[in-house]
Amino acid sequence: MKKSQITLADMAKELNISVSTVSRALRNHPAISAETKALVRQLAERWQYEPNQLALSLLHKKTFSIGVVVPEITGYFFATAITAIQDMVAAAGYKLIIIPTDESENQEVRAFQTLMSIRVDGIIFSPSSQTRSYHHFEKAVGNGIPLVMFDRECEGFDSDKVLVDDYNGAWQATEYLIKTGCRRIAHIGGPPGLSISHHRKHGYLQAMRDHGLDVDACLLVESEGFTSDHGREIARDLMNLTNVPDAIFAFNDPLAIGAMSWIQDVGRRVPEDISIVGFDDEPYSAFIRPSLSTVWQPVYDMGMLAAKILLDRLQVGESLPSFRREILKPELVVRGSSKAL
Amino acid sequence: MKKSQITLADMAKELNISVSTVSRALRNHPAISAETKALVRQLAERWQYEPNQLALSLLHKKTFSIGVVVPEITGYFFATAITAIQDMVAAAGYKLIIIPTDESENQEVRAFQTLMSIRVDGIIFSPSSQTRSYHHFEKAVGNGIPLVMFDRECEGFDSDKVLVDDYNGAWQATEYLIKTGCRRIAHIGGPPGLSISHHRKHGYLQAMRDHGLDVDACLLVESEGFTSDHGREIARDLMNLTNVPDAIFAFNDPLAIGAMSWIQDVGRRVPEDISIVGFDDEPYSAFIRPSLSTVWQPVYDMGMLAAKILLDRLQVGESLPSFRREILKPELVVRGSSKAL
DNA sequence: CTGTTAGCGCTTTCAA
DNA sequence: TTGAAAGCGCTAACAG
Repeated sequence: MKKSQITLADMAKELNISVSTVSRALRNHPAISAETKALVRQLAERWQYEPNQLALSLLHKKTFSIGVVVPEITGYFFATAITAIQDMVAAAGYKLIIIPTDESENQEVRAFQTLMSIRVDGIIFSPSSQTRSYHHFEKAVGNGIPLVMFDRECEGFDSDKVLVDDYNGAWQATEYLIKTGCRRIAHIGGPPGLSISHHRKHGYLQAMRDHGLDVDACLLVESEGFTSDHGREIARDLMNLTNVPDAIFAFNDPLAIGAMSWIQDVGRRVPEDISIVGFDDEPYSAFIRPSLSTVWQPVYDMGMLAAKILLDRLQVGESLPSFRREILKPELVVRGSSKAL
Repeated sequence: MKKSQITLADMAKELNISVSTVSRALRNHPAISAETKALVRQLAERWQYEPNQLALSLLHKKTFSIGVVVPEITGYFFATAITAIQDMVAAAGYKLIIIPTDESENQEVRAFQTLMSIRVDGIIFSPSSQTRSYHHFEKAVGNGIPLVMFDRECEGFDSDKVLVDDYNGAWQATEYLIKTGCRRIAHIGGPPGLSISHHRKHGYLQAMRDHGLDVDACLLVESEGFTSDHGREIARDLMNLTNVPDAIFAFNDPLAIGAMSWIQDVGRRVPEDISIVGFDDEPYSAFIRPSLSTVWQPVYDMGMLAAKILLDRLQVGESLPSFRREILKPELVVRGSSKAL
């Protein structure tokens, strides 16, 4: 038995009234008699009627769904941001269509196509590290879909943006390492071609420069990936230098923790021999030993803000004048993997 | 300027042909002349036409979208499972609507309502720890929407299920601790009312029983939450006992790591004084020091399998005879937080 | 080879 | 107070 879902027509037939009357009764239209309303509502209740959003969306050209395109969802950062977005938009009756791109431009392009074809009302996205062309973004905008860029930035593309001051976070971390006496500070950078990798690296470089420290080229490496395995490998290379570093500032916590694990394995002490600072403040970073010093970002707030900005656009329509570019401040969290001041 | 998206009608008017001809040309219908096809396609290309999935879905009563309802998405387990599901269904042209319930039955009920009203083709879900009523599941089934239960089980509710043998995983972990000489083995259990909490606890109990060990009631605690903070608190209580445990088997890795951090803070050594084993094998667990012994689960495979089962139902229709109940095997991973055999 | 018509489920004029 | 009809964008008979 194929049980397809109840429609207004089904109920209209049952009650021998017209579809429009049923519709109006359900929506509490003033011009419907109390008895008719009661009758319809009872039946709707009994038959478990659910309105077909598809039909409504087609009619109103509004789906109440928002696309979220992110490089991945397994890390703490994006997962938390998505949760924040979800919390914010759910209250306004919106649903989320989440599509991870796995850091691939192709997948990102496809994600945008999908979202356009299902007519999402807006898109919050964080570009993949491979993304070089902005055609898919522009196409969305051209179709009247508001976009909010999140965390990572495409310099040449104008839209609402919610970012974090990565430059400043990196600067804080590096300056702090310097103040605690570190001199040969290595930086494990994130994948090149990523705005945040670039900003964190330059924050580091600037802090070094501000304190008159030269950066040994050997100490500036770029990781291709984001995992602890990558961190271990890079730490191995770093520890094989004739002149090993006395501190490492890593692009993120997994990288930092991977590096730390290698360093401990080869018998060096953290932070006595080598200080380590990460970035992101993942939930477990406070609980490992030594606990990881890192740069905290207001992830949840960023997600909320991005969602808020999008909802504003959606509600106020085209009236908002110019794009917003919000930059939130990160904070250094000093723990056990670096020396005290 | 309100730029609404291009429709077949727009193009038909432009080319002075009928809508159906445009439709057929685009779908490469055999009975359309090559020139017409070329003409239509050029225009579609130039105008960046994207078919409106809403209209198609309404017509075909098929949305090519799958609902995913999970307690949360910020943890490694569900995030990875979702990624697996996504990878699997994307290849078949399906989209995912992900709704986290935050372990709340109310939110879960609302999630199901939402998914029904947008007519998802199927739902993969993991019930919240608060869920006691199965009405919302039954309603979905009543509406002909296939359901696949994931990771957590509702005993009284029949559907396709993809689970892991938590009982066995817990048994392995506990038996291993016993074999390495531990006797007073504590268990930090998960929230009560959760099938996996129950199974892990009973796997632990059975292993103790199998080896003729009594379980001191003080050593069997139930955590209300899943985080390292909870783990720390419980470890504090455990370490205040007159007779402290010589091992802890925790419901999950965050709990284990929280417990470990407290134990290290009060000057006990892991594993010399106290062995610790977790559950989940989160990515960072191998990189902390001491590295965490834990029970690995085939998360990605579980996600793929759940998606596969759902896709089969979706494609084969009602013809599949009975529900599948797949139980995958976990594996103990011995690392540094427990003694060697 | 192409056009006309009907219909997916719903809301909304316009009539009665 | 209610019903009939049109239309959202698309496809699929059914005609020509």
